[in-house]
Amino acid sequence: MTKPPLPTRLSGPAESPGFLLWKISNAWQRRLRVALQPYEITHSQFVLLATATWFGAEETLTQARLSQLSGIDPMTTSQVLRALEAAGLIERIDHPQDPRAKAITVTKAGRDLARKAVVAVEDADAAFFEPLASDTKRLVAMFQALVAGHEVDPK
Amino acid sequence: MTKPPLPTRLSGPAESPGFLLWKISNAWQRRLRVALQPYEITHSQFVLLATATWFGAEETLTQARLSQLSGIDPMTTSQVLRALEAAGLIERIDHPQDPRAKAITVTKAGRDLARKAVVAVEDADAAFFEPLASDTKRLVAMFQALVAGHEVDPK
DNA sequence: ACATTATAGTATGCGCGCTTATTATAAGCG
DNA sequence: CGCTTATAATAAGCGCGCATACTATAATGT
Repeated sequence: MTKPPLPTRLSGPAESPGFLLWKISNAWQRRLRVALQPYEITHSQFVLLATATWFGAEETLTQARLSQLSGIDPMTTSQVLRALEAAGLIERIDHPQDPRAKAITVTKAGRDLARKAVVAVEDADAAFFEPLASDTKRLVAMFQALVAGHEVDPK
Repeated sequence: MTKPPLPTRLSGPAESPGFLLWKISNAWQRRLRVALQPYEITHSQFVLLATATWFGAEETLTQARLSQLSGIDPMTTSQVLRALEAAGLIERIDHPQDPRAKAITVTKAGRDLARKAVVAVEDADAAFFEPLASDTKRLVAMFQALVAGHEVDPK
């Protein structure tokens, strides 16, 4: 009966879902960094580029709108979009209706790169979750429940 | 039959396990930041402090050892441990056997803080995964499978 | 003993995710 | 119309999670 050094309910970090989540997320980020390396973009850049490509066909996108669509905070969105602009993948022009805003459009180079990168990302994703095999569906359902449970109300 | 802007297999990001993992991990980080705010330490600082407290009772810890135990890379471990030292929570003395290494010990203040913070972290963790209720066990099992599948061999 | 290889720790630098604060302008309201 | 409130974008700054490269020393093999 030795006195434990910490009053934890767990016998170690390996059982903590949060600790595991953190480790897995880091591993996934590493995997994606490698997968996107040939395209010379980062994960966040990919997310915004893909989001802009996807939704840009339907509406005039502002940075604020892209921020909500992607889940990337407005500050990071601003910074990443400027990087994408510097790389010639998007354009940020003054919004015709609202001078505070920027209208974001994807260039041809951006669309082409998005089309290639999305395949690489989905392949990397599939490879990463492959150990779960068909249970991946269940994982996605759990993830969706968690996301729903932690929605950041935009109010 | 409109031509989709991207050749994705998914109808949107909401079904991608990787995208969901990323969002959830960010949400969890936010939650932990808030939970640890009263203690004025970050998540990484907590992980290293708790790890050092836990294992420091059994062995002489070096930064390299703490790095493997915590899963935090050596560079970040170095930086975070210096922050913990500056806060008076640990001490970094020259290792008695190996002059390259530092021997890490937790101060009384560090142990006291770890004891309190670990409760806050576990509460935050429980609250975060509460939407899954008893399915959390299953999630942990899946997480462990993923971790096992992406082990970074220390070879 | 010596040469090779491995290891402990750190400097530097990058991008993300965030907080706080600021500027400019839109939108709502009496 | 004028006032208040909300919103779009950004500056500055912090800590993490890396990658790369370096110094110093241990460990190993012959």
